Amino acid sequence: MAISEAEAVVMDVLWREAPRTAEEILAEVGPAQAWQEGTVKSLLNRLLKKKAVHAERDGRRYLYTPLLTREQYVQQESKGLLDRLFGGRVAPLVAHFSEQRKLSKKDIAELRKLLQELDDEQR
Amino acid sequence: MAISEAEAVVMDVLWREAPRTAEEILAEVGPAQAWQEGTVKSLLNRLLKKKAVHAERDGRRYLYTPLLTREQYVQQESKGLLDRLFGGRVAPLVAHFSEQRKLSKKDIAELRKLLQELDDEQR
DNA sequence: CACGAACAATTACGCGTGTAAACATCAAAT
DNA sequence: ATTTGATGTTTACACGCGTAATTGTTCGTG
Repeated sequence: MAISEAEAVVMDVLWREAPRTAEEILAEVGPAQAWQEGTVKSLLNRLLKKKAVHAERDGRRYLYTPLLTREQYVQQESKGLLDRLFGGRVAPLVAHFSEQRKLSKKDIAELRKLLQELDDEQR
Repeated sequence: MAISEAEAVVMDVLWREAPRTAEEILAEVGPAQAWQEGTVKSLLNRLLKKKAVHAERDGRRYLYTPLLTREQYVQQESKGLLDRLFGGRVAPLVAHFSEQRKLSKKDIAELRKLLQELDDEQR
């Protein structure tokens, strides 16, 4: 089962640093999300059920560690979008952003560099 | 309100050709999705409610036309992903696929061409 | 040892979604 | 005019999600 958007917010905290307690997660996410303690606990429990995090008892509380890596998550999400909208091919996606003028100077420079590296690797 | 994945399947049919009747939509989508007539009707009604399609009476049935364009939809979806996962920047996204070896030769060629065109446009 | 504070687990609830059955309508055929 | 077939509309229902209140558990302290 896929992890939801709210759950991803929690994962994000754990990806930045782990292990963490529920309280620490709330502290980091609270301001932006205005969540209650209970909300974070629920999300953590759902993530546990989905095997996306691991919980280790530490005295009276738990320390949570991600099992699903950010790479894996990003992979799933972006592959999904790519397949659904761009026939699984990357170039049309970039072309789309290009048409929308969403490529910054920096993007362009980095893309150029990336292609250069692929080129170097090649020979 | 955003349009859901099942709804997007229906939109896809209409984006390929419109206007269409519910029956035609089912015929095109049925094999792949194994949906019943009622399912398609429900989806069409929800799309109507969301103002994503328009229905025009034609005798005893309706002809459905998309109001939301594919461009708009792709725009929303991909911007969402980009913002959530790559800080809104395109280059990191491409880098991601590159690391995953998901760039085909064709992708690379097309990206190169794209950058070339951006370059030409510049001067 | 009993109690309260700190945590976690369970339960709840409204909403959107996927899927469809049930119901309504209306034109065509008998 | 009545029935029937084609269509659309309404209602349904289980499930995941966002959000949280409620309940359970356990440790430290009086």
